Amino acid sequence: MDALINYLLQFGHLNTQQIALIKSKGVEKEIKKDAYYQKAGKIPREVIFLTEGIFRICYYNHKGDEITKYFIDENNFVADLDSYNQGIPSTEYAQAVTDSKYIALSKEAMLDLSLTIVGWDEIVNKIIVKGFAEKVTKISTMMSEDATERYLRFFERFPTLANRIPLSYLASYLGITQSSLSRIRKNISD
Amino acid sequence: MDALINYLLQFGHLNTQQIALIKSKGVEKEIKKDAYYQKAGKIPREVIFLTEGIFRICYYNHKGDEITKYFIDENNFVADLDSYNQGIPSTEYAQAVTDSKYIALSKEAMLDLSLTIVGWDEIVNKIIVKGFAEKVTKISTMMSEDATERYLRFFERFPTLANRIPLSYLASYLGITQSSLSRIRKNISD
DNA sequence: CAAATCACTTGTCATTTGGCAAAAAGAAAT
DNA sequence: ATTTCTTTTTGCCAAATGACAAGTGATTTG
Repeated sequence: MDALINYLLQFGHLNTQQIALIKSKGVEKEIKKDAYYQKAGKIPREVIFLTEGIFRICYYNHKGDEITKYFIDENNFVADLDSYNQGIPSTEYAQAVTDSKYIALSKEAMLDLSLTIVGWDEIVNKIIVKGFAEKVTKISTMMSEDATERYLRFFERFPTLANRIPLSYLASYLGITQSSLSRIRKNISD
Repeated sequence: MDALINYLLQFGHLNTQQIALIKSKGVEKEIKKDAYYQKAGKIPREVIFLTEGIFRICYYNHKGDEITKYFIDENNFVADLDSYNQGIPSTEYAQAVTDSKYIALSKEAMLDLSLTIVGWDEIVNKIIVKGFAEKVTKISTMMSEDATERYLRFFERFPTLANRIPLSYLASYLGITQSSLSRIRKNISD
C-alpha cells in the first residue's frame, strides 16, 4: 500500500489524514500468472495500481489475431479509462503475465476520494496523462525502429520477462511473427 | 470560435455566460503551410484548438532522422502537455502541413477558465484523455499492420493529404522509407 | 513410460522492405 | 526558356520478414 502512496505523492501533496483515507479505500488483491484481470465485454468498475508483477493489454484485430497492445509493470495504474468512465463494456483484455499483486480502488472509492480530498482529481489526471504520453512516445518510437531494435528495447525494459512469456505475446507487441522473433533472438545470442 | 464551443459541449455543460467567457479568452490565429507552430527547445505557453488545417508532430530520433509522430486535424487540441504543464522546453516540433487556423488559449486564460468555470478542468481532462487514448490505439494498430495497410488507413483518414505532403513526412509516420512508400503508392494505383 | 499436446525452432521459399544511386519529374530561381 | 535545386520514382541488389510446414523439445496426461 505504501508503494501506491509514494507514487501518488510524486504528483501532489497529501496529508496524513488523506493518506489514511486512501489506504482505507484501497483493497489489496492478487492474481495468478496467465489469469485475466479484465475481459472484453465486461464493464470495468475499478481502477487498480500494480504493486508486483506485469500485465499485458491485448485485443483481437479484424483478422482474428490476438495483439498485445502494451505491457504494464509495477507502480502503474491499469484501467480501460474510456470504458470505466462511460460505464460501457471494455474492448480489451488485461492479463497477468506473471503472478501479480495490486491495489483496487472501486468506482465508489474513487468518487469518495474525489469529493473528500482537495487535489485528488488533479493528481489522478496528472498520472493518467503521464501514462498515456509515455505510451504514445514508446509505441511511436517503435514505429521507426526495425524489429531487432524493438526487441532489444523491450529486453532492456523487461530483461527477465523476454524469455519467460509466450512468444506470441511479445511477437504481436513487436509487430512481427513468432518465427521472426525466434530468429531475431537467435541472431542476437550469436 | 463556434467550432471550439461545440467541441467543448460534447464533454460537459456550459452556460451562456461561460461560453462568452471562453470566447473572450480565445485568440484566433492563422499559420501558413510548412511553418512551425512550435519548435523543440521552446517552452509552450498556450494550448491551441485547430479549426482549419492539419498539423504534424515530429522529432529527431537518435539516428538524426526526422520522424513524424502523428498528424492532428481539425477540431482537435494541439499541445505538448508535459512541457506545457511543467514549463519546460518541448522536445517536439509542431508544423502546419496545410494553411491552418486555430484558437489559442494562453496559460493565463486556461488558469482563469479553470478558476471561473466549474467543471472546466473536467472537460479539459476528458478531452486530453480521449485524445491520448485515440493516439495509443491508432499507433498500436499500425504496429500489427504491414506498410500497405498503414498507408491505406492513412489515405482513408486524410484522402486529400496523402499526395500533397512530402513523402518524408508520411513515410516516417508509417515507419518506412520514402522509396518504399513510393513503391506502395505505385502498386496501389495499378 | 508412452502418448498427446503445446510451444518454440528451423528450413524453404516468396514477398516486403531497405540501402544506395541514378534517372525522371517538378518547382523555384535567374 | 534555361538552369538549378528539390522531390519523387526507379533500378538493382541485399537484408529482413512473412507464410507454411516440418522438426525439436518440453510439458502434460493417462
